[in-house]
Amino acid sequence: MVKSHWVGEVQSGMYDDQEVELKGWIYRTRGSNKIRFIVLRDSTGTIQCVAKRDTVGDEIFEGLKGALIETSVILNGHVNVDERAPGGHEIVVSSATIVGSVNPENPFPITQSAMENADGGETEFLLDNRHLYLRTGRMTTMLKLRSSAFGAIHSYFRDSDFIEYQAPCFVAGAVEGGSTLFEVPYFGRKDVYLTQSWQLYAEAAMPALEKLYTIAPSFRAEKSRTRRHLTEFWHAEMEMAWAGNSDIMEHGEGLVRHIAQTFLDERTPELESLGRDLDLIARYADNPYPRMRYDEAVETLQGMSVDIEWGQDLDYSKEKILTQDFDVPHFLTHYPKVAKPFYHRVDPDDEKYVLCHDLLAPEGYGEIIGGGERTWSEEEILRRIDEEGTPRDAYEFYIDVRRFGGVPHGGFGLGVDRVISWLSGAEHIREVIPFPRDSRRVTP
RNA sequence: GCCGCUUUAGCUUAGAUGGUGGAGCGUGGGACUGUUAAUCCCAAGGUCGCCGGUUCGAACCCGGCAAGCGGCGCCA
Repeated sequence: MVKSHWVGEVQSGMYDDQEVELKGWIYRTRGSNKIRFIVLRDSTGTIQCVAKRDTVGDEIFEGLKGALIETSVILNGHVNVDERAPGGHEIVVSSATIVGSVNPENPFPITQSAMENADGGETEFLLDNRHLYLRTGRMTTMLKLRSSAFGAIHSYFRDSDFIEYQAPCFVAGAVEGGSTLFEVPYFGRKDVYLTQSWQLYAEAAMPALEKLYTIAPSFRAEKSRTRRHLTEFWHAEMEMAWAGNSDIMEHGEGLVRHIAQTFLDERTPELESLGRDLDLIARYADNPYPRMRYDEAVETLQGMSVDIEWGQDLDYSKEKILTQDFDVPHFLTHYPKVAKPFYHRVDPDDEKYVLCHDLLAPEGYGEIIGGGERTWSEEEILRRIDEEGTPRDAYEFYIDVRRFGGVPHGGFGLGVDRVISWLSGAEHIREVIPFPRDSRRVTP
């Protein structure tokens, strides 16, 4: 049952002039009454297979003639090096078995025309048929990049002695403003939500593990309809004891550069197939990411005659103007206290600011990391909660962490899908996740 | 929460000024011994998103509804 040969291996020249057995799906098929060309696809690539009536006999030939796109087959044959075949290798078929056929009355719906004007798979039809669109080239490429990104995150943190730690998805409180929480019916209770962040629970484990990370889904009930938003997204978060804002930024930069380098190491053909400029990715992997204070960003924007006042948060329209000349991601630090929630630590050098950072990706992709130092003393967290008029009850356990040996600490959250979207050059974040969830779509 | 756009065959779409709809791909049949998104010939396939209105007559004009998409705010 297990495969003995893979298309990618054959195309690499491993089996030149040898007999192989390939298992896969028909990607394209064409031919005459005497000769049939079948382009076979498996997870490693495609290869042209030639079946001649004289060689395979009438029964097999007729079977292959009637086999439509996405029919699953086992083909046995000889590997020929042949310039006429795409990839330079070709299988001369000696025998064939059809494993799973496709009914002509219901052919595979993802046709060339279905993808014609929708390279990113953004038509209603392709979104409705996402379960079938997954096996097409562009989607397969995105899923491979995605796998490399997840692997890179794990290897970065583990190589830096972080411990993987899991938080619950059902939570009874909010990290961000309450309006973006998904309520979950929970045995009749009305105060249960899907988590928006691992952070609060990570802070509870921080005194135990000191350096910890996770990759987990986060949920935000934002009705945002943009190329950057999903309601369910994958969140890579880290929390670190005895660390300041710049220590945390170093890890944020290190992580993103490591993901970019992993893409170059593992997925060069995939990036090229997407038309991505490899020099650009190399620049993201090799160069340091500059840091800019909020004040400097505001001054820069004001210098460009953008209508912004000190104290305003930088929304996407401002980020976009600011990042249009960036050639690598930039950190923005030291936002005004009034623009950020209570858990950000106030800058002891100037109480107007908090010790936080956002990492903004270039090419118009916007924010990919948000993080900073946490308010870590009991006295200060109580003052900040009261200042914001937030009820203390919801954060009892969070405050408790500070009652027993609080230490300086902090962390960040990275939008994994956003990073993949940016590095792959996707038009929309939906392109890089198999079954995207937004405010209007939860199927398939 | 706000603003905008779209909806014609399985898919992608053409249909100025209102006169019951064309094509390409796919599918079926036929031709072809080397194709590269093969090509050529033929055929089937459409209550023009739904409801109502104007009109002798609506895919087209008007109103409502629905679904989808794009963007803003907010964020990763």
